Amino acid sequence: MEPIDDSDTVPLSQRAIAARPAPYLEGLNAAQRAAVETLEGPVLMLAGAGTGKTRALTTRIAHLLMLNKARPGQILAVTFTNKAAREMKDRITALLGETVEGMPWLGTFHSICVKILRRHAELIGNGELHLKPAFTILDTDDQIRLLKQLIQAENLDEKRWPPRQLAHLIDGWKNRCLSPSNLPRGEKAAFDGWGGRLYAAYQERLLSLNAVDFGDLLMHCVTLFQAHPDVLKTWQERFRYILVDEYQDTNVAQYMWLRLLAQAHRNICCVGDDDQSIYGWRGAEVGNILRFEQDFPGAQVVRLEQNYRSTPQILSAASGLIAANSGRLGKTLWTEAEAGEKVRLIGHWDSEAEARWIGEEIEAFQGGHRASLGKVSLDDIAILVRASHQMRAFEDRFMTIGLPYRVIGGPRFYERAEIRDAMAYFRLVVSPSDDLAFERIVNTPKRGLGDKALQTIQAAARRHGMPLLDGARIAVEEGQLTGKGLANLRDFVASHGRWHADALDAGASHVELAERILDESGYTAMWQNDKSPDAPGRLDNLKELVKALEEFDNLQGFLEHVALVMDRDEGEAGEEVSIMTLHGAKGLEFPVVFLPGWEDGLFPNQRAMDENGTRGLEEERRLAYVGITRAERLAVISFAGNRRLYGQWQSSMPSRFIDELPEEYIEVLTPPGLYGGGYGAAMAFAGANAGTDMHDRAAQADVYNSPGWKRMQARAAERKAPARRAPVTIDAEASAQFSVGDRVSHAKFGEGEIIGIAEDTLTVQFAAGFKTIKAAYVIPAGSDQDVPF
DNA sequence: TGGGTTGGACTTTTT
DNA sequence: GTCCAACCCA
Repeated sequence: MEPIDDSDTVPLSQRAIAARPAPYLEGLNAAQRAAVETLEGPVLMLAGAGTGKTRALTTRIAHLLMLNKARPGQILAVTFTNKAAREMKDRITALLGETVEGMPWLGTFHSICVKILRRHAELIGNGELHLKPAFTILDTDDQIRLLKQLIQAENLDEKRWPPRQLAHLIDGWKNRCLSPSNLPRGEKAAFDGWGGRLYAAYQERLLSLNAVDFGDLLMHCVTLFQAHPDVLKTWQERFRYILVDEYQDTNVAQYMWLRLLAQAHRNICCVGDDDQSIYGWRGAEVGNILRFEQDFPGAQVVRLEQNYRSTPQILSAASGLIAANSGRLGKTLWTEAEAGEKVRLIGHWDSEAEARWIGEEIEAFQGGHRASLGKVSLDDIAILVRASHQMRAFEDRFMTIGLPYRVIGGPRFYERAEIRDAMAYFRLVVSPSDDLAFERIVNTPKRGLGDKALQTIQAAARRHGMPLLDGARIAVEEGQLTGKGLANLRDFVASHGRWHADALDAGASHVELAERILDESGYTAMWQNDKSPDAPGRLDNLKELVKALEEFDNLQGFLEHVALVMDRDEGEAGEEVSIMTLHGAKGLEFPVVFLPGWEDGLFPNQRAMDENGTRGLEEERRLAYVGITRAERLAVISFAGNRRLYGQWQSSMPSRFIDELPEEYIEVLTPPGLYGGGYGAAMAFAGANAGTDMHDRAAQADVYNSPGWKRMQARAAERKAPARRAPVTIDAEASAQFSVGDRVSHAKFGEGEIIGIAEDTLTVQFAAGFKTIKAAYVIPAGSDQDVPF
């Protein structure tokens, strides 16, 4: 792998600029330079992991501004996450100094769509109803509650028609810009024939609530552009230059949106890496990046291939793995870094041993016992898991040994119940017609207003064609409620009136108002009286919420911010190991990365493969690629022979991805606690790696005395016959691992053939006649497992 | 109405 | 094994 010769790849026209490089261009490599300086026309920046993509992107924006190609307001730069948007802003500021005004159109797809939609809200609707500029943005929770109501309204059984599933379906449609009216006939019939109808009802309902969900933000924006060419034209003309981050993650709606906006000036620069597309399950279309050159004729493709993050060993291992995928654009990552450590591979008896071992390794790093890497701080270490349930084992273990850790991901700040409750209070105060907010908090804290009371309120509201809050007032006035409920609701309505008046008073402090709302409503008291261990944390969150309010002029502005932008505060609290999912790790890097749980079924994930076949498997492989390429200096892959899943112990095979790692970049470690160790264990792993017969090798080396390993070997031998099988349970009740016709061994009866299976009981034809025995007392014939008695 | 109990689900989750 | 939601009884 030779470094690229600069002079050959920089076009002549740009060498003139190169002669007197602006300071912000210094230090860019040739490819990055090309990506920054190719300003006109469509550009696809294929940026491999760790190749300085963000730097190229931000420098490109700085360059546009420095050359006066566009004013900040004429550049559209879209990202997927608020974090990415923030980082870009910060870096542009750093490049240009304080002199340049902010970039109003640098943000997430969603936040930019909101800005556009607010200006044209009235144009979104169905003739009778249309959106108003102050529309609210519903999150997933609200969405599901709404769908549930609609399903109930059709008298459908929620068991058979789960709201979550419908939400998923609708999201999928919106991701493809399919509104109820242009939904293909076949799709309408989804959800047992009710899909199209419920979707239409849902959109109607959203409109009447003056609300949109996340998917609508994109879809409405595209519809707006398509239906109103004049509106589209003004936006097309405004955005002279368009930049898109993580293009491989765009869905159809985002793609359409970009194409529409880019039509006028055609200056669109998309940055992405097809090998890091891991959000297919959320509607992302790798096809968008693969098709870029066809979609935008005359596109120039710039490949960023010099990696500044990882060692050659890590890069080679990752490259070897991803090579197994088909239909890639193809990149060859290279680096000038020193060879470094091979990627380590280790197997463990079970998930607890795996967690224990990783804990010990981390302590060894801390104690400086891994000298080859120099000093490694806990902040430098990450554990990346496939599924969040894997985190438990590490949390338990690290808690026990007192190793500081932080879990990244998990519920976001604004998804927490207490935050959503508080927000619902604020929402109702700002917009008294927000029925969803009303429903959420009318009985939180408990006011003795249950289903019955709510129905009364709803009936009153419907009778007068008014929002629920007014319905509540009427129900109180007309005395339709009794006892405690009546008194409490009267209080609630009265309090709301005061809060609402205060919210309209520009002179009053909205922070104080927020505090008063939470106090007077009894919401704070509810948590103060709560004895559960997480109550204090929730009160802290509420404090944090109120504190965050200080940065805004009013409640209204704050509400928008929280709906779209507010991240969880990942506060720095000393040195901690990071635990997160592989998805959560995208875009991050750590000197040392542990990748546990590389077992078939878990990773690659069985469901991903079942539901999406090869496509699913390839996405899993890309996830593995993302995982390995997060490591700067050391990656440690591990797997466990047994893992507890849903309370059941399951045994599993090492991941097929392990077989795909190129051997020369892998160092196989011997797990502690395996007798003999050394050569034998290494041979067994090497055998797994090369796909050779582990059984014979292990027998030769005579090191496998541990029952778990024997079971694993037995499975390995078995896999030669029916390809691979899903992990099977090893407990007594697990007759699932046998099928009729299998040969099995029994301690007393010898070898026989299974002629029947009922639950955990097998009927086996032995030489001595047929017997009915528990599955736990036999093993597959020919395996060297110990025969149980 | 509310709280306790039971039944079913359970991969990932940028907005 | 654990979490949430629906259901049932006081």
